[in-house]
Amino acid sequence: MLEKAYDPQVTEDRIYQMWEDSGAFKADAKSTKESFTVSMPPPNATGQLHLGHAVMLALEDIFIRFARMQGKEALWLPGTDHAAIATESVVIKKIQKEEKIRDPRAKFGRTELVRRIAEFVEKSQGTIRSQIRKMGSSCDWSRERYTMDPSLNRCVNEVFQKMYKDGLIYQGFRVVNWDTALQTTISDDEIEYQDREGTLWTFEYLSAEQTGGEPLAVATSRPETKLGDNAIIVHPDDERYAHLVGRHFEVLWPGGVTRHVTVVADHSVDREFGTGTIGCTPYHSKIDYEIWQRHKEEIFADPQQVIGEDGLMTENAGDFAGLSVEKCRQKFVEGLQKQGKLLKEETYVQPLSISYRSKQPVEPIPKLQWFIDVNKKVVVWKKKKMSLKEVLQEVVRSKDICIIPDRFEKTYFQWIDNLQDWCVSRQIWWGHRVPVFYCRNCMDAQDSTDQGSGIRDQGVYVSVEGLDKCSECGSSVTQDPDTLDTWFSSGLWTWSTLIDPVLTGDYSLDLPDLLAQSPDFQKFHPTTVMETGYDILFFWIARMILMTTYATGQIPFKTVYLHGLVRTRDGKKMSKSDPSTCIDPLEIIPKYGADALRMSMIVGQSPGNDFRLYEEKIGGYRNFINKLWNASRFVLMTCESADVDPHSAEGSGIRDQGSGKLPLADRALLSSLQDLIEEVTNSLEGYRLSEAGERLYSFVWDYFCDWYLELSKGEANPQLLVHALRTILILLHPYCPFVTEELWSHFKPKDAGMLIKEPWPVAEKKSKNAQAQQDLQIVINVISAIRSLRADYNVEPSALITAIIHSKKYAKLLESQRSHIERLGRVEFLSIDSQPQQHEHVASAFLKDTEVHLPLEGIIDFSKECTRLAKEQDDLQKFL
RNA sequence: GGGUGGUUAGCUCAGUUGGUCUAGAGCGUCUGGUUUACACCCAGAAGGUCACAGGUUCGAUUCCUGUACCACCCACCA
Repeated sequence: MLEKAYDPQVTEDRIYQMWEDSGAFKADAKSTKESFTVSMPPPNATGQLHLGHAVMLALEDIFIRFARMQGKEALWLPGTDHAAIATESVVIKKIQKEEKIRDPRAKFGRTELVRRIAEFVEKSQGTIRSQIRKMGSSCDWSRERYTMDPSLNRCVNEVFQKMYKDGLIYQGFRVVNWDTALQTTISDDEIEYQDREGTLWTFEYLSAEQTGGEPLAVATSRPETKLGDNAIIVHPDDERYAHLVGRHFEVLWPGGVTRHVTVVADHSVDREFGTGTIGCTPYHSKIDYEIWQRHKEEIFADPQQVIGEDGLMTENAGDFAGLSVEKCRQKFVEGLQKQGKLLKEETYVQPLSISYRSKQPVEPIPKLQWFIDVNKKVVVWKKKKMSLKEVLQEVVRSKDICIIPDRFEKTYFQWIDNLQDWCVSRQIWWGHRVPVFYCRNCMDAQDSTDQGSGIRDQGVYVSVEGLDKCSECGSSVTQDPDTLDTWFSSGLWTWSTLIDPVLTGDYSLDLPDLLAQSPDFQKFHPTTVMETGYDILFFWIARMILMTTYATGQIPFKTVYLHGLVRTRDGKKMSKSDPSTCIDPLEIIPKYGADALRMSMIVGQSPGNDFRLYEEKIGGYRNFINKLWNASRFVLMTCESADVDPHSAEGSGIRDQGSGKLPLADRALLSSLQDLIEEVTNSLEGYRLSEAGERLYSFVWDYFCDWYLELSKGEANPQLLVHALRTILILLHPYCPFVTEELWSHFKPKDAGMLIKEPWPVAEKKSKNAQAQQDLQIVINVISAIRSLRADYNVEPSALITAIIHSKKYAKLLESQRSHIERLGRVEFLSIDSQPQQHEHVASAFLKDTEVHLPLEGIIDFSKECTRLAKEQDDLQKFL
């Protein structure tokens, strides 16, 4: 016999082990069944399971279990991510702290540091793997991948090479986002904006003497960058400055630096803001860089880099060289003041670019980097040549890819509209290294010094398998020191994980060969649904679409399901830096069970919307799991007392008995089960997980337990009970796999296997009986009315009473259900007739087509009732 | 500045093609309760002019327009 309460702790790990050992998670590429594939968004290899993962795992496990039970060849491919910058900085910090080494990069060198990071990842990878299992995730561990696997590296190199050949990847000297803390570039999407209170300084840029009239003033929040100016920009229609446009000036800055600037007219200037002029600093502002590019011909002087990679002022900053940006700013302003040029100093709120990774301000600096061109029309898609940008738009616009909820399509398009070339190179060591090799010898031999268009320069080789010697001159080559943005390899995730690792060692094969000869890729790609938080729509979803359509000619997935972010009880974001705001799934699971946690994150939530999670909510679903447990216990006890073996109970026998023979409640139950199957299936197929979960919850608790089981007491049909329970367990299994699998072992038919492999039920028309359902509802309403009246008139709960029911329409029906009404309403004398009659001293309830009366004489003590009412009146008066 | 979402019981939220919504759930509250599983339970109850103002309609929480407040995304360091 089952324990009185369900204990997930003694069950879950055992069940998971059983599943895993049985091979139930394993997908078969040779199968002829329709495939259903989910690529698990790979958690950070060194990470800890948090609620974001938990939501993802719960949702995807529901998709995959449902598909598996529906008879599809279901593959859920798990994996971990090398999380380039994040991991490298964690390990560096660890070494700094534990080994007291200030600069581990300098101390160990590249090879050794990378080895140490790999070692650290290796060690900690096991943690996240076991934590994923804790959630009940039925993923195919035999196909686990890691974004730094050699086979994935092969894919990365192949794609890089293909893009290089197509001219989609190029090296360019540009103003990039430099993270001074992490000492690397970051992409535009890795920037966050924060409003900070700053100062806007207005100063005299050109004197009255220089302009020959009014002095020209410029406003800036970054005076120190003015040392790198080579122009002043004004609006073409601005009459104040029209006479200066095209003229060159010499400016002497504090710090003893002299610069030549040209006054240039450009429409990007807002005449209303500040003085209507901009000091143009091409090397420390992307906007200014663009302006410079537009007016290169007119501008006399070259721009100057005055801030270095270390965040300190460069030699070009004259006396300020070596100072920090902040210090220089202060000195510079003081200098202006001394020169008598400072006109105004006001505070204002300015947006500040912050690195998503280090949370430090981003410094725009000029650098030679690798970029992916998103506008070049060389991608063949649906027989047309398009740019990457256009393909990104096309696949969603044409509904090849659907996003749930669909409003995110708009967000997606908006992002694409603003998309610029993607900077993919990073100055860190942990990651996929740029597969480009340089031969100094050949490069030096070449006289071109044009940095901007150096993509096909001599001595530059892109190699998939690596290169030692230059193919031209035979001298040794050096590999590009940079690594690729972590999203470059993540962008390949849906298919690089399906490439046969045995093939990737064979360099005689090209990318199309690899794709064509990998059975997993052929069977399981494109994947069916990609599920992730909406916060990485741009970072990852869009990148996967970009990289995959280009590299494989296929979309990466058909549907994108975006879940909301988990928030605290107060609606705040849970942040790692403040553990008190976090709910730790690893603490919750032992306490409430993974099943309860899963349901609490799915039911009552809608995709794309944030939701708040707190312990009581999880507790509520723990209670539900326990309710299901106890209902099963009851069914088991019923079987026992009727001497029926639950394993040999025959479901189909019940259904074939013919609906006429079964009692009303049984007919209604059978019929309701068909509705349930239909509705749950429909909801799940439409990815409406909350709806299906809620339906199941309410069916089990409010209908099956509260009414059917109560009605069945005393005249239970064990066969039918077992049949109903089996159906419930099957339908609930995707939501709460552990408890249902455990209970299934007590109820499964003799020849059945584990629940995880049980076929999904199909609703049977012949079991449907709308009349029975309606009739049962009438009976339920009558019983509820009696109970309600009893409570209203404070009838002793244990007292047996008299009840009178008048109903022309339902008299016959109610008569046939007399025993149920009597038992559940605690009625001793029940009179049912079809004619309404007048009664005195009765409590009455009027239902549609039915009246329920309880004679009060004798059941309630009127004197006691008077005292009670008097007291109540008293209380109310006091309250008033 | 551009865009998106939210505003429904004390709290957290469902409500998918406008009429079984005289508006639902969970938690909380109140009144009772050892009834052949379950107190992680059972029975009963209270509690909402579905943000506000217009419009379309026979009829709107549901569609349209506007307003307010709260989130979020994107752009912008003059």
